[in-house]
Amino acid sequence: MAKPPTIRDVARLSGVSTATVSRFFTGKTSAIAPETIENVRSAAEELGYTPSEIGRSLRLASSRVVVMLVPDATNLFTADVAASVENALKGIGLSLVLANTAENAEKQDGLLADAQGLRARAIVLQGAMDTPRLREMAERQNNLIFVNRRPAPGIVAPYVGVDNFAGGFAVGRYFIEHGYENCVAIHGPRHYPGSSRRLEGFLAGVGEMRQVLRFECAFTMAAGYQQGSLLLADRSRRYAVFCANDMIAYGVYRAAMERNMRIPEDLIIFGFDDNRVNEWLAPWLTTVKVPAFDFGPAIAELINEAPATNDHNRTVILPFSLTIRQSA
Amino acid sequence: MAKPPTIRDVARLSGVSTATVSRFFTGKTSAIAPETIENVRSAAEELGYTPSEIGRSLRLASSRVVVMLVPDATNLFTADVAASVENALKGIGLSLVLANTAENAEKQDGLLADAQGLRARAIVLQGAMDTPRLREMAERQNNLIFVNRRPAPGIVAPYVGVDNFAGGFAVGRYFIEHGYENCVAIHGPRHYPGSSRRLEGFLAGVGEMRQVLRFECAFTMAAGYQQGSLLLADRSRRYAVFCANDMIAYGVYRAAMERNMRIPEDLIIFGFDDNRVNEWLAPWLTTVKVPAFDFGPAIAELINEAPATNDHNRTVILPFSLTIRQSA
DNA sequence: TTGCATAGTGTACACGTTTACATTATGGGA
DNA sequence: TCCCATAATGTAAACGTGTACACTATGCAA
Repeated sequence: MAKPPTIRDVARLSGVSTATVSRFFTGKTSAIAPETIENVRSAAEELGYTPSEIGRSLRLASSRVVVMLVPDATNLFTADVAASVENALKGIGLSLVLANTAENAEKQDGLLADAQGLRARAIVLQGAMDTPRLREMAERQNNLIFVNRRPAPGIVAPYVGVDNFAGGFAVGRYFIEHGYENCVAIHGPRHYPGSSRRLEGFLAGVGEMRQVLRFECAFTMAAGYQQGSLLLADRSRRYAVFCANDMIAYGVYRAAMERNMRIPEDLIIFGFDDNRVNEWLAPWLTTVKVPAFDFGPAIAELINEAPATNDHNRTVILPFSLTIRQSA
Repeated sequence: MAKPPTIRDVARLSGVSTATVSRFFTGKTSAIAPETIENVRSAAEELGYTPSEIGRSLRLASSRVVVMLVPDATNLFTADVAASVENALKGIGLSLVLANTAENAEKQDGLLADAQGLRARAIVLQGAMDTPRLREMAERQNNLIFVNRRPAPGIVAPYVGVDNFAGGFAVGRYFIEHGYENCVAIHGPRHYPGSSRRLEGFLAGVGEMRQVLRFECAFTMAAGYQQGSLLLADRSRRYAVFCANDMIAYGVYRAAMERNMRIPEDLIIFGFDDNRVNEWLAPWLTTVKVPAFDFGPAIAELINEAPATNDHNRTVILPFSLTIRQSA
């Protein structure tokens, strides 16, 4: 693999200085003679020249890369958010580096270091874990953006997400209004603010009158299956289950299917996120719809306007709605 | 945001030269006095220094970024492959930039230019489209890797994927062996080699005896729904449908559900890929299982051994199997 | 003619690294 | 004592780009 041509090669071939070639590729064409423009263009094409983003980044002390850290890239909701972010960033000339923290604090910190090494334009954290390194970075620079899980109290930084409390509350109210008995919450890990807010909202929505069975659970199908199996061991009741996200709900569903239970006759399942496949594969799932594809534009705008504003605490709250399906 | 400390700042604070600091961060610690190591380490920590990957890339004329181009990031199989690749690359110190071509040749070429600008260590193309630019790049450099869709005949480059023909063939045989009548193939776009190989394999598996109804269809749920609705307008027969991938199968499923059809009594659906959610949400779907999470390691190895070998035409064929579910 | 504005282009430096090579200090063998 | 190997460190030159500044040529007004 021959090494790629540089701006100097193009300059030489087109008989101008590197400054002029640079001007051409940075769009300052109004200051170049039309004839020269054509020379440069054809020389570049002949050589197959593409400006080095590395050289450019070094010179400008800023890259065009945005790093996004997610807890679980195989979560369907996360994948859609990532696709949305990638698309929105492309619109403003940025690239997305996707990385998986696997809900592991050490990995997160390592990836934060990597992102810093890349001199990322912005670092988007979905489901951030509160670590000293994270706090330090939030203080030192202002290019952190939090998604869906609010940073710990001490950290101020832009945030994009839904009102988790209100979402949970809406489900709780729905349960009450429809007279569901035997309410169950399979909530996410309690130490994650977003997760506990959903639970708190749900409990508030249900109110004091009804008791709520609670299970704690990772945000995965396998974990949901496990908790669901535990719950459904007792088949004497018709439970109404609120799952902290749809992945958990899928797990509960499988546990129910294995027991030949019908939905909603024998069991009611609610979720959170409303993954895109629900419309096709999960007609039994009523769930809080979060507009996954609105995250990208919101994040892109936060990144774009960042230089202009000094407000490090901007917040975008996206609207949610309840998607009622035949489970209800 | 104060600009980040450089290697010079660390050198100054620890009272050594930049060379020594560099040696520390590139792991050449055996050539440094233990006391000096400690000085550098603490100075770097105090300043919060992280080596600039940009400066490093410039110096070494090679970045640690791998760009992966996918036709549709919201395809569940694609998302799992991407997660797998990201994870495997992390293991060898590389980052993944994910980008979406949306099956659009112009976008693909633009993204190829971006990848070249980033001086990507490797460019992974899932579902590549045959364009002049792609051919040119394949000739000029040898860092292209193709996934799941073989490059056009003229292009030699490493490839990772399954034997699409054999996969389709296995389904065709299964149809015959189980005596399915009214065979249907909803195949992917005919101009994609991977897609047409699946179809050819299926037709070969079914053999001459049975006629096969064919529909051409994009690899999406919506497209599958559309074709499925067309097909199921005629309810007089019990069709056995082979879909070119699972997303299409989901669409057909929805069309069937809207008509209150039962599977497998009224309709048989086969897919391709075996997305992870199938196990949880699609017990009705029998499908060719492709090991999504084996792609990452295979690709990482191809990238890693690339410098060592001159064989630009290495090929990794991953095994598939038929996952039989209650549809069959 | 001179003076001056302007269009077009070039020169040269900085950005943050890595590393070949040079340099110094130290210790051991002759 | 001198020589040399070795350990530890420093010097300096790239890598590819953008841009401030300098410079030349041209046209126009006075």
